Amino acid sequence: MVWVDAGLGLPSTQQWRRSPASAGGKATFATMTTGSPVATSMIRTRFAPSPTGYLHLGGARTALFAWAFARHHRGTFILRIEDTDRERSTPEAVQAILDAMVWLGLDADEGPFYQTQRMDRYRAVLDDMLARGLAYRDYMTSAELDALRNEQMARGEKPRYDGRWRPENAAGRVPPPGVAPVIRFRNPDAGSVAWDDGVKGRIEFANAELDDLVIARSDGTPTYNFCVVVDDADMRITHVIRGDDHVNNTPRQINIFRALGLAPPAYAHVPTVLGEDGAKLSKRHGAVGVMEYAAAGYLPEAMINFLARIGWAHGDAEIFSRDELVAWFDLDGISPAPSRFNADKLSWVNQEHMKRMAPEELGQRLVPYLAGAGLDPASGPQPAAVAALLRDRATTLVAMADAAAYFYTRPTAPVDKLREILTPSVRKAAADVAQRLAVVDWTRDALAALLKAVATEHQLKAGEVMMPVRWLVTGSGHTPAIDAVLALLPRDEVRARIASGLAAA
RNA sequence: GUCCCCAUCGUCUAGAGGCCCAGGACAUCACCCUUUCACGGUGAGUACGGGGGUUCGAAUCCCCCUGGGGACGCCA
Repeated sequence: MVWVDAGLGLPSTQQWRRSPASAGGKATFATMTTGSPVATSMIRTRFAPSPTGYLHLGGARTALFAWAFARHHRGTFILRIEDTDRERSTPEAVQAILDAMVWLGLDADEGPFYQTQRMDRYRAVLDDMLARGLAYRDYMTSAELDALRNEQMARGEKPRYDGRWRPENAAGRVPPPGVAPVIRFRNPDAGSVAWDDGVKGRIEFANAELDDLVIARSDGTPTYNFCVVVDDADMRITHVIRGDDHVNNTPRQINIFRALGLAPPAYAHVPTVLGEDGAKLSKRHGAVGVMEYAAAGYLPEAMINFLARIGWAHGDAEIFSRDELVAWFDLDGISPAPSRFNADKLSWVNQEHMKRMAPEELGQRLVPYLAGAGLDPASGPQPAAVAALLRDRATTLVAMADAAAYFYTRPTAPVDKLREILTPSVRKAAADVAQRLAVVDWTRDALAALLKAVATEHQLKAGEVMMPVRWLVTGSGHTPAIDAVLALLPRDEVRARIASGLAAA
């Protein structure tokens, strides 16, 4: 909560970190991540989503990387909600993002902070910049601006503001009446801005490519690129880890930092997550919201593992825990190239995590999904025992709950199927099984022995007895070993199912 | 159009000049195990986009081309 107070309390520019004169304000990962334990303990990262919808896979992965980096270096992870676009920001979206962060276990040490609660702070910095000549008012209308852009595009140039209202160009010109001005940052004209990106290496932009960007709209509200700088400075962010769609914003932000006399943080731009077809991830790719995967029965630890694994590698490690990720994570393991989402691999990772989890734990995770499938977990065997049996053949908890139905509710006998397999001799064997089930030891081994003995006595193959029993008891042809299934069901229930199945067919 | 970024099997990747006629994983196929379905085991096919350099030697370094992606808003 420290920074809510600090932000609202309007710390002066003088309280900000000063740019080390000799370093030219440049911060590199080399200098910031390889220092002493003291240096690493000061690492501060942030995740700064704009609440215009649910948290999607790409955003989640970015958040994961920023979080893992902070945790690995024993630093601080901050959550900041960038809601300056009041048109598109909603409280529901904020909640959806928070829910997803909680589900994934990406706990923030500070925040969430809301930009809309820091407006006074931004305004103060804006005034300061105006007063110091770092920014100026621009009275160009949007119509004029559009016309300028079209002209430039037609000429094959990059559309950019021409600086006509810079003080030196507008000398003597009177502001047209009725036009509410925007405030533009006065970008340097010459030279270039460069930084050593934590993922992509050195990136350099010529200042000539950059125009004077709008930092406050005509209604006075500050814009994204400006708020980010003020926030990152106020929150003492040392490492900005964000999506690479922000690469183009970085030189502008660095220029604002420098104009303010501040040292910019180190930047690391993580590549986009693409859909399975290689196109930008969007709704038409199906589930792109993190919480949709929670609903579909994926484990958060599997989601973390999978998300980390696309675009990041630690040798050949495929399956790892959250703790291992934290221990191993660093920026140099991030691939600079965009990568595709892969549902098959996610499923595999999920199953691997289910197989490695303690059955008791897995059972507990399964309970809500049983309920979701309309089953009463109290009406059957311990979920842990069911989970232990089913995890080799279910890829999600939803699939597992579906497959567990016959443990918690009596299946309807598939009469056609039963008639097909219940030949006279098989029928006799099944009846024999039902009868001898009344006295057998109710253990998996004893049950298996009984089934085999009956098969032998009736001169049938083991499968010719087990398969019919499987259909009779579970209503399915695909289940775990039938002796193991029977062992989990009550003796009377099993006998009743066999009896009613035989009667129905 | 302009600027920025990227480029190893179908996919995710290992690889930071010789250990690589390229390793792992998912997916695919085959075989084994087997009480069905799975799981597991074994094996197979499949990649350094193209062209120039540098070097005794390049997947690794440089350049060009091509192909992808991103950005160019009073959105974030």
